[in-house]
This record gives sequence, structure tokens and C-alpha cells, in this order.
Amino acid sequence: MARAATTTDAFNAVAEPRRREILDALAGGELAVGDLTELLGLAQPQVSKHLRVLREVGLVDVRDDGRRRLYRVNGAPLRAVHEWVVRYERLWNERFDLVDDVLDELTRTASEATEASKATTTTEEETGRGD
Amino acid sequence: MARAATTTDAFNAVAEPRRREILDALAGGELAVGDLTELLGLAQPQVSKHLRVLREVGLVDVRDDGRRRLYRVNGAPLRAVHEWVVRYERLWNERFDLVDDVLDELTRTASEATEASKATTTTEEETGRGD
DNA sequence: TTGACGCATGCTCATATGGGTATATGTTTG
DNA sequence: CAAACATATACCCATATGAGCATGCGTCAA
Repeated sequence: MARAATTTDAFNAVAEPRRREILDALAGGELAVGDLTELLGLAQPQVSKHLRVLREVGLVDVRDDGRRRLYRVNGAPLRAVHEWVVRYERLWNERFDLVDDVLDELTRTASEATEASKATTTTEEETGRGD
Repeated sequence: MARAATTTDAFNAVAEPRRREILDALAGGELAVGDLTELLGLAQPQVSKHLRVLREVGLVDVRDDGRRRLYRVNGAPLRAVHEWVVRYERLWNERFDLVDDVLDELTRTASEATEASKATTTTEEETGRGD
């Protein structure tokens, strides 16, 4: 077997620097292939190919605009990456506790949006334990 | 040019599912190659090769113990991955604001630990804007 | 010392990559 | 309709992967 296809999942798609650059560029809003070509200083075919990969894993959405195609980011697939990597956060960040608590808190009370400010105050009890 | 080497960086190293499994297994503590071989149900040579890649990008450290080699996780290289992906968090998490603020806060005032609780209360103003 | 054990390497093979270049398809303008 | 423009695809190629299998090498036991 060879290496897994880049279109297998977000992990593989994002392993390519150029594709990360594309996403970063699109983070500012919709962009056409030509814009990306210029921003990345990469040939148009290459950009189109990278976009294809990103599209196949759902990291970008497209929209037709005349003879152009506007691409837009869709971070959803990155959630899996984040969730995997965030578990290792404590391995490099001593002050990890607080972030973890908040993340955890948000995850289970995402709906109580307006109640959030109240929730965060619970961190007062944790902030005491220096790393 | 072909795909970047898996040993190029954490992004590429971690794109392989098996290597993520290895890290997950090691998250519990040091393990010998044989232990991993059993846990992953993978052949010993493959495990050794994956460990080699993880080692080359600094994701694991080794220690000799008689005729065994104990591997241990080192999350440092994952920090870059986390920092890149975390910026996209708002794209899937509506309650992103708070987390971002806290992360930002921790990053620049990591020392003022006990002051954190006070800082997080500033998010009260943001919580209003549901996208 | 000999042999079993634990792990790392070497080698083969099928596969897909990413860039380069050429070209097909669809759209707007004259 | 023809020409210019914006993208997507098709090929070609050098490269490295990851699994399978064999083997080399250091360590511990009898």
C-alpha cells in the first residue's frame, strides 16, 4: 500500500503547505482561482488541483460567478484535527488547565450562549493552581 | 516534485492514522515496540518504521531498557499544528469568541496566572453577537 | 558460547503525489 | 460568430510511501 490519498481526510489534505496557504488566504473571504494564483505565486493548474483536494475533503465550497469560481473556506473538517491535537496541548503548555476547562465548558453548554459570561467565572477556582 | 516527506514536519507525520494511534497509545506512558505492536495489531517492522518517522520529527523520544526500547511522547511539535488549526475554530464553533479570547489571554499573560479570571470577564461584551 | 529475544534495516512493489506544460470547456465581450 | 479570458483536466515524470518479508545486530538466559 502507498501513502493514504491526500483526499482521505483533513489531516492528509492539510499536510501540504500550499493547501494551508490557500485556506489561510481564503480565511479573509471568498476568492477566485486567479486571486489565489497571484497570492501564492503558483501556477493556475496547481492551484486548481489543490482546490480540488480541498473540495473533496469538504474544506472549501465553490460558487460560480460568471466565468470565475469563487472559493470559500469551510472549517468543519478541521474540527477533527483540532480535537485530536488539542488533547496533546498539556504536553507543551503548562497553563493548559484553564483552556481545557473552558473548552470543556463550551462544548457542553454551547447553547447557553448568553450565559457564557457567568460560566467563565467558574474558572476563578482553577486559576489558583499555578502549573 | 512528489509529496513532501512524512518526516518533513508534524503535519505530515501525523497525517498517517497509524502514527496517530501510536501517539495515542504512548499518551498513557512509555511503551516498548513490542507493546505497540500488540496494541496496534501491526507487524513489528511497520511499528518500528512509524516510530522512526515520529522520532525524526521529534514527536517521540527513546530510551534504552535492556534489549527493549521504550518510546515516549513529546508533544512539542504538535504545537505548530494546534496553533494553525485553532485559528479556524470559529468556523465550526459559534461560541468560538470566548475560547479565542482566553487563548489569546493566556498566550500573552501566561505569567499573570492568578489574574486570568478577571481577564476572561471581558468576553461579556462579545457574547452577544451570535453569527 | 549458543540460542532466544527485541528491535532496526534493507529490499520489493503498487500507488499517488505535485509540479510542468498543453489543452478542453464554459463565459463574456466585440 | 470569433477572440479573449477564467478554470479544470489530461499527461508525463521523479519521488517517497507503507506494507510484506528477510535479515542484521545487540542483549539476556542457560
